[in-house]
Amino acid sequence: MVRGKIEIKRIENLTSRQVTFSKRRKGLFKKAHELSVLCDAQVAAIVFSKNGKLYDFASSNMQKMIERCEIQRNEYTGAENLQKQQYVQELKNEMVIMMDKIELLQLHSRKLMGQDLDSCSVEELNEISTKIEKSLTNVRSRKAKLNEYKIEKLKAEIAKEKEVFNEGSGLRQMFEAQSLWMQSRSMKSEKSAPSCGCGNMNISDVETDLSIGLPENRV
Amino acid sequence: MVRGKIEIKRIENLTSRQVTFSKRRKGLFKKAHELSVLCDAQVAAIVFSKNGKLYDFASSNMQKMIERCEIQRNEYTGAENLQKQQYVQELKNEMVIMMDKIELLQLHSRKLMGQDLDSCSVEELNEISTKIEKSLTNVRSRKAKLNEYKIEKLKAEIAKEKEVFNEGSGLRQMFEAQSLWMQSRSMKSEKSAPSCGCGNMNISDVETDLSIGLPENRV
DNA sequence: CAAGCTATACTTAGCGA
DNA sequence: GTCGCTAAGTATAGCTT
Repeated sequence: MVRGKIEIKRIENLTSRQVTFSKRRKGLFKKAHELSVLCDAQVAAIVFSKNGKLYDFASSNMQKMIERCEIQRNEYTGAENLQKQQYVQELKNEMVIMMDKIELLQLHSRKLMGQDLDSCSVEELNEISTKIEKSLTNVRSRKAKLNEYKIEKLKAEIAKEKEVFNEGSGLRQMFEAQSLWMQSRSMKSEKSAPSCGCGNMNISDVETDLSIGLPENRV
Repeated sequence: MVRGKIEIKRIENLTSRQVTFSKRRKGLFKKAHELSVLCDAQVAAIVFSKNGKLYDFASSNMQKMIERCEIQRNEYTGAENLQKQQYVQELKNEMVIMMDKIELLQLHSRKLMGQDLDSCSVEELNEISTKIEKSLTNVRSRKAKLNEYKIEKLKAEIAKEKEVFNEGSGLRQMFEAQSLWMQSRSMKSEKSAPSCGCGNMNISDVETDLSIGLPENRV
């Protein structure tokens, strides 16, 4: 039946080619398997038909073999992975630094708020109280500025209202103007008075206080 | 020479195994090549010896074949990369959150220290001054406690020195004891006195101050 | 170790079902 | 497409060099 040895070149007859593909593919995988068993080696074979269909064989985990193959062929994948790992490590390091920073800031805030003072030395306590006192000065000065501004605004309103009143606009306007004027006067000496409800204004924040004596007696 | 069919199982004799490995490997690659030519297919074979040495054959570009193989086999590599990317993204998200937190804490600290108050409303300023005042109370009370403790300690020392003095130990000790006693007395009414240099002690932190009037006048 | 030899076992082309 | 068959061709185990 078989006339002579075949030439190793593309089989032109489609059917013959398909049959041979099937047979020889099976043969190849069998040989691959035998090699792996007889010689205790890892063997993989990958075949793509012209139509793009994949046939493969692997004596063990194909994925690992391919990875190992790639690593040995060129270091591309390995190097890339290493870079990524280093990047992740850098991110983690930065996060640790940030966490430390957060903890420090929280501690600082707590101490500024007069908490967790047990661990503080006298020097630290002095430092903190200096900071706080300076801060209180700033806050009060800012509040004073805001209040000054509000007073100016109210004064301007009163002046306007008076003008309107003087132009003789009626009884209702007169009463409103008088009410505003009264409120603006009352805030000059009051401390922590309840909001007087004049629109959205809040003029109850002028503080005056007296503190005297040894610190422990001043709570 | 060849007695019977061989069993497909690991060849125990090392030399035989190595020879067979070489021969069959060559045979496998030959078959792979023949298959690729005869059937117009892409064929690759990968062999790892037990020693880890790589032998491979590919009818065309091995790298592309492997990639194609991986894509068709399962999305393992892609899925893994996606997972890693998601992990990195999570890390980045966490870092953004931490950065926000740091910014917030820094802002809080600054406001507690009386900085960046321009953006604060009256309500905020009140909140801050309440916090600061409470804090000042805490800090001062803590300082007072520490000072009390130091006073007790000094008193104990004085008592001890006196005892030693009374036992008639000489002029030098008498002077030292007297000096310490004087210092302990002096701190009872002094304010911000310079350190009196009695060992490491610092008893200059008792503060007494008077603040009165509108805030802007109290700097 | 590698290479060559050779009898045998294995593979497979071509064909038919 | 697959399977089985068979003879020709091929691969290779065990051996020697």
